[in-house]
Amino acid sequence: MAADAIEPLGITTAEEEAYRHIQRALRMGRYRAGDRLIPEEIATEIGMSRMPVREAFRQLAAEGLVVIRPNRGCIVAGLTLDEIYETFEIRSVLEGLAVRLAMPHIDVEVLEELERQLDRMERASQTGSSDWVVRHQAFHLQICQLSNRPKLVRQIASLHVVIEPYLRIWFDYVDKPASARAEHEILIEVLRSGDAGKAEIVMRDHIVETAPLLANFASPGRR
Amino acid sequence: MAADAIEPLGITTAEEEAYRHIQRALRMGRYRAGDRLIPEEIATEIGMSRMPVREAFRQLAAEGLVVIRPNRGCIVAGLTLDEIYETFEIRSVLEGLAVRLAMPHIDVEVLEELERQLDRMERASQTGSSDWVVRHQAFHLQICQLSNRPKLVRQIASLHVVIEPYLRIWFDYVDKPASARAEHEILIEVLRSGDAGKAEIVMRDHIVETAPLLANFASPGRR
DNA sequence: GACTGGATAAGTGGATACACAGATACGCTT
DNA sequence: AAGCGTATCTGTGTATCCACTTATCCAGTC
Repeated sequence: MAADAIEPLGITTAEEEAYRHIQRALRMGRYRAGDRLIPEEIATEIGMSRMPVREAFRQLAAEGLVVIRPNRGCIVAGLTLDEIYETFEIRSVLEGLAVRLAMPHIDVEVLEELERQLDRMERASQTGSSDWVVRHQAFHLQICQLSNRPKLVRQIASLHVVIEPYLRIWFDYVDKPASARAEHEILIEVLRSGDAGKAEIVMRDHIVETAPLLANFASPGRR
Repeated sequence: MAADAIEPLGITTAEEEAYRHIQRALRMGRYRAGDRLIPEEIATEIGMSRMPVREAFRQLAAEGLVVIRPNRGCIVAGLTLDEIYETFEIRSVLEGLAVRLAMPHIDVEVLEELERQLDRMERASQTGSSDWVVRHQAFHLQICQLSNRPKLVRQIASLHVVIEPYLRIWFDYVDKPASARAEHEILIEVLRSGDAGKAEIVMRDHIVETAPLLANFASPGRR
């Protein structure tokens, strides 16, 4: 159960292709917030009819990536500054919970694996924002997975997808891989300490402190 | 924006009707977990074609109320015991966050309104489980709304819907309106104190303590 | 010259029809 | 007699079609 946290629930081949195609485009920042997504356009692009695309829209709307207004089409969802803060607030308590619950499953091998993840993250930071964002997400989700709470991990993963474009933009403007590494080292540190309550607090702080940083570079478009 | 927290995002008349119809049936416990939802059946029942029903399924799947397996239809989602606990864990941190953020907006009128809500809840407990569950949800959401965080409130509301059938069953077996009132009085108490940090902790405890109670009565069917 | 009203065009939402996948039951073979 | 394979049927998934809503543009009026 819950094989991959980011996977949508029930989807068939054609619809899945549409979903993946659009989600990738959105995550890569190909569209800007407020852009209209025209079903026919995307349908012909992938080589199918409008219908699977419509269903994909619905899936994406449920995840908060697009907004469907009745009879007025599908537009790319943008987060206001307040919504970015809100998303980070939610992330902070959810990932805080996850790390607290993960603590019993932390052992030496896990810590070593997380260190390797950080190495990969640092190396990726040189190749570009895309790679770094992916590695950064992988690091956070790796910890969350250890909580052994599928629904929790799924919700967290969903939030990561929503803020991904903003993280990307932030990274493109100010690249600070050095301090990013240090901040995540702190997380491994507290995991090593074995104090679940402390780990929760550290994770919370780690996340909410990130929000103001990229708030300055907010909005790849306006809603 | 964000007029009603429980409202799905982009939905048209026909689809909305299908959505409401199915959700109400699910919340009332009309179906049991694992039951198949046949699009054609529901469509004719409301007097429309299968399509809006399918879109409604997708919406419900995103909320975790049903599960859609490719080419194998839509079945009512059931929560395992672990998943019930997990849902309450998630609720506890989210509503904890909400009450912490709500604190600055607490004043005398709000407290009085919450007291009235408790009165209504107690009165409803005599008329039946349905009324009590609705009032109980309203009380919790009332507090959450004060946080002024639309996305947070939406997520919490969604979790309430998922656990609603289980709360209903629990209430039908052991009705304990008296202690329920006392437990919620504590919440108003801490809101009156003005201590945001303490309120968060109290809310968390209040919620996680509920989980084991209704775990004994878990599962209106098996997935 | 600007604003409002109507008409036309474009595009979304819904229904119906069709193709394909999965489940079940029956028959054949071992 | 039991197990496997096949055939049929039910039901999902996709496409095309139609109706209705909305947006845009132009003309008329103030």
